[in-house]
Amino acid sequence: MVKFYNTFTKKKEEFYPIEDKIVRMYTCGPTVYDFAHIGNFRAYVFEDLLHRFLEYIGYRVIRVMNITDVDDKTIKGAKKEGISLKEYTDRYIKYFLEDMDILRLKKPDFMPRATEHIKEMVQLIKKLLDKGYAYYKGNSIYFSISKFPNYGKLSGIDLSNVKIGARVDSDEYEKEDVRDFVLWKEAKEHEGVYWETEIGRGRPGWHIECSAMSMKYLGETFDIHTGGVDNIFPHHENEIAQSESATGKKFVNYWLHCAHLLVNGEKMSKSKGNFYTLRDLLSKNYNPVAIRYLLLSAHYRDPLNFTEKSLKQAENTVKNYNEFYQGLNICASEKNNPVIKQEIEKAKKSFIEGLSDDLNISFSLSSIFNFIKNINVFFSKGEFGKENVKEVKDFIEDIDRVLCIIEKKEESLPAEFLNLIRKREQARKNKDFVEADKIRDFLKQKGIILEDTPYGTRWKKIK
RNA sequence: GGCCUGGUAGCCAAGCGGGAAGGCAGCGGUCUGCAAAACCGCUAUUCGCCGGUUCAAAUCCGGCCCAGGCCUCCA
Repeated sequence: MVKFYNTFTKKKEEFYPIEDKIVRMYTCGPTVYDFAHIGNFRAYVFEDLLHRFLEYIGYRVIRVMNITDVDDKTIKGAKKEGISLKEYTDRYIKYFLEDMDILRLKKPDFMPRATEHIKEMVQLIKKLLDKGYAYYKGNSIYFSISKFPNYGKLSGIDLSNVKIGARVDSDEYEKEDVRDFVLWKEAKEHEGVYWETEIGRGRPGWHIECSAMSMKYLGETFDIHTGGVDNIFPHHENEIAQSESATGKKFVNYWLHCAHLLVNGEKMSKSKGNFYTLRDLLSKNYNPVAIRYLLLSAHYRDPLNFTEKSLKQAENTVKNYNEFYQGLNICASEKNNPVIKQEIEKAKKSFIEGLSDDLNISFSLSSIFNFIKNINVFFSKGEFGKENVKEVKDFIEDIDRVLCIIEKKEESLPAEFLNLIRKREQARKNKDFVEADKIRDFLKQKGIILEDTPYGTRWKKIK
């Protein structure tokens, strides 16, 4: 049984999708005006874990991640460089997709761009106008929150506490209620970005794209909607209001939000200059898999404090984990140990148990590390056969469908080095340790570490 | 000011009423020709602080301190 903490009910709930064995899931994606930073990626890694885990336990996941390619920041950025909006956003979309690959993030089934769904947004806004939930002020269109009694339920916000008139755009027309939000923005000549539509000349507000695109690909009611906690209000609150007003149906069954990433204990912000992009870290030679591991290894609803020290720790963990995985091959014994299979079953059960409990990854990881410890005991005692190697490798690869932290190195050595290793083994048999150590030292200088095991000598390259 | 999280060893991090998981780092040992790897042991009489409830609290309640989030665009 899988449980998730649902922001809407503020409780951990058993998870049942609408359609048996199929999960429809929407994850708020990037606004493509710059490189994404690791804070953004924390959310995407969390969503990736959710996606992969649901598939691991047998669900078919249909996932949508939107790309916001029209808003104030993208328009401003394109204008500043004197290029078209499309040219500008295409560039950052490309970078984003590259970053996703580097962090081994699974591609959602759909990554719709807002600018390619103007028609759907217009239809939705029209519906809201027809039903009386939206109104024109000038040529802009607003959603009237007073018409939606449940407004504020997701965020638990008390509307009377929302600061009134905190920000008034000079060219924004008077809204009926300052807390109303914009669905459609009247074209501004200086922006030069607008669409001629039946509801007027303009561009969409931010919130409407997620409602229009999620419902297009997932239906009017779907299972899971995710994002960072900062999306709860007003973004997701507004999505619920406009979607449910338009359809008269429940929009989303489970809302999952991840906490923020801190950098050195502080909020990440441009003014402090304390944010990292993925590229910043890669240029410092950090292992991208370790970045993934670090973002993955803390519970998604707890704030995660990112430091380079913790990243180095993550690198060591990932390295040890992979050395375990890669080092199994050496074993060539025919003697099979039947206990290994039981260990695998035990570990797999705990692994699933942890993640089933609102993605308690720490619990799952501890079961895997305990498993590795147990396997190492059998391995170093020589109670481990060729068949066991396959079983254990298969298991590590199996859970890697969720974790994605193994590195399959198809490394080889030049024949001369392999000959040296054979020569050294012969020397050791002859008790010629001077010669043996000479060869070992030589190879070490070449970046090759030798390890003698009960099954023979194995080698690995220094990173 | 209102609402909401979190504070567990040197660092990261589970546990959320009755034995303080796991990872990283460090030290000692076993194994080894020597190493490496692995394993074993040690490193929190104690879980931000102060009270309270209870036979029993890191876990529940109250107060306080610290950090962070939302209330305005933000993963």
